[in-house]
Amino acid sequence: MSDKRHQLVMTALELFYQKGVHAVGINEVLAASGVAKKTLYHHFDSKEALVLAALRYRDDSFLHWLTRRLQTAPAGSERIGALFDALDDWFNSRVDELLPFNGCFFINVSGEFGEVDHPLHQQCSQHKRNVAALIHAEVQALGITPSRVAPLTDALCLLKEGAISMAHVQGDLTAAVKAKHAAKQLITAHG
Amino acid sequence: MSDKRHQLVMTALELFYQKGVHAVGINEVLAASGVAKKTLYHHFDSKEALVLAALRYRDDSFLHWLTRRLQTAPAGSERIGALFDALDDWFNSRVDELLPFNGCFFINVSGEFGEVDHPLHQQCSQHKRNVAALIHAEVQALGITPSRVAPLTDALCLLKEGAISMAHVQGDLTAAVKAKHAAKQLITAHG
DNA sequence: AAACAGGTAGACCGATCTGTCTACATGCAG
DNA sequence: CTGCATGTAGACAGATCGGTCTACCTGTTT
Repeated sequence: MSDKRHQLVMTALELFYQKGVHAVGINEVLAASGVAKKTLYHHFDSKEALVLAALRYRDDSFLHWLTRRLQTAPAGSERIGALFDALDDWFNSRVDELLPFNGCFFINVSGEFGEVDHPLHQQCSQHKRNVAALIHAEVQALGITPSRVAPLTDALCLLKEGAISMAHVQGDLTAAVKAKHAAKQLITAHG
Repeated sequence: MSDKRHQLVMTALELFYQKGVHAVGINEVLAASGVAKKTLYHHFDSKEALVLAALRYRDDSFLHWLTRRLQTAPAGSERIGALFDALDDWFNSRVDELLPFNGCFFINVSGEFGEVDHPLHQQCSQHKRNVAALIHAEVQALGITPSRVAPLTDALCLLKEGAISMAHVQGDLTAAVKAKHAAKQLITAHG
C-alpha cells in the first residue's frame, strides 16, 4: 500500500465525514492532502472508489476502536455499559482517532446514496451488521435465556443507533447516557 | 400561497427526499414540476430557501399524520404501541402521503449539512423536538411516576430514531416491530 | 544504460451547477 | 387605461464538477 494512497483515504474520510460526500469536490481532497490529481486516479478509478475506500477505512478503525473499548470492562453486563460509555466519549469528541463527532459517517452516506443496491449504501449496511455482530457476542456472554439473545441485541442496537441520531441531529450530547439507562433497564428485565 | 409555489415545494420534497439535496439540481426540480426558473426565484431567494420550505412542509405533514395515527388508539399504553405501528407502516411504504420510504428526511439533510448552526440543520433539530413533544404528551398520559416521564420519553425517542436508522441503512423493514417489543418491556418495567 | 513505477503541476474537456436576465403573456385592482 | 403581480421559455454568465491528458522528475530494478 502506497503512502500517498493512505494519505488520500485519510484526507477523504475527514472531508467527506465533516462536510458530506457531494459537498466536497475531488480538487478539495487533492489540495488538502497535497497529492496530484494524476496520482489519485492512478490509485482509484473514480471519486466513488475513493469514497468506498474511505468507508472501508472507517469501518476498520471504528470496529477496532470499539473492540478495544469493550475489552476494558470485564465480560458481562458491564461490557454493555462500556459500549455506551464509549459512545459518550465519541459524541463528545473525546476520541481523536474517530475525528470530531459529526454523526455516523455510514448513516450520513446512506442519506446521500439512498438506493438500496448502491455499492456505497451496501458498504454502510455491512458496517452496521459488523457492529451488530460485536454487540451480539457480548449479549450472548451475558448468559441469558438463548431465545432472548436476539431481541435484546436488537434493542441495544436500536438504542445505539437512536443515540447517534439524537446526538447529531438534535445536538444532544447526553444521548449516550440516556441510552445507557434504558439499556440497563432492559437487561434487568431480561435477567 | 400561490399554486405554483406549493407545486415547487411538493416536487422539491419528493426529489430531495428520494435522491438527496446535493444530488438534485434546481433544473431537475423545475423540469419535474413544470415551473419556470424565474417563478422559482420569484418565490424563493435561493435553493437553500426551497430546501427549507420542503423541510417545513415535511415537518407539518409528518406531525399531522402521526397525530392522526396516535388518535386511532385509546389513550394510554396502546398509544405507544400505535406509534410503532405507524412507523411500521411508514417503513414499508404503506403511507402514501409520506412518500416511498427513504429514511428520515431530516436525518438525511442533517447528514448533508452537518454544521450545527446551519439553518437547515436547525430546522431538522426542530422537527425532532416537535415529534419528541408529541411522544412526551403520550407518556405523561400513562400516569406513571412523574420523575419517570422524562427518562421513558427519552428511551422511546431513542428506539424510534434507532428504528428509522436501522430500517433505512440496513434495510431492516421489521425494525419498528423490534422497537415496539423493546418499548413494551420498558413500559412494563416502569409500571 | 534502459525500462518502469510512482510521483509532480496544471492545462484542458465537456458537463452541470446556481442564479440572472430579456422578452413576452395574462389577469386583476385602482 | 394603467400598473403590478404572476406567470412562461430559455439564453446566458461564471463557477465548479469529475476525469483525462501532456510533460516532466525521481528512484529502483533489470
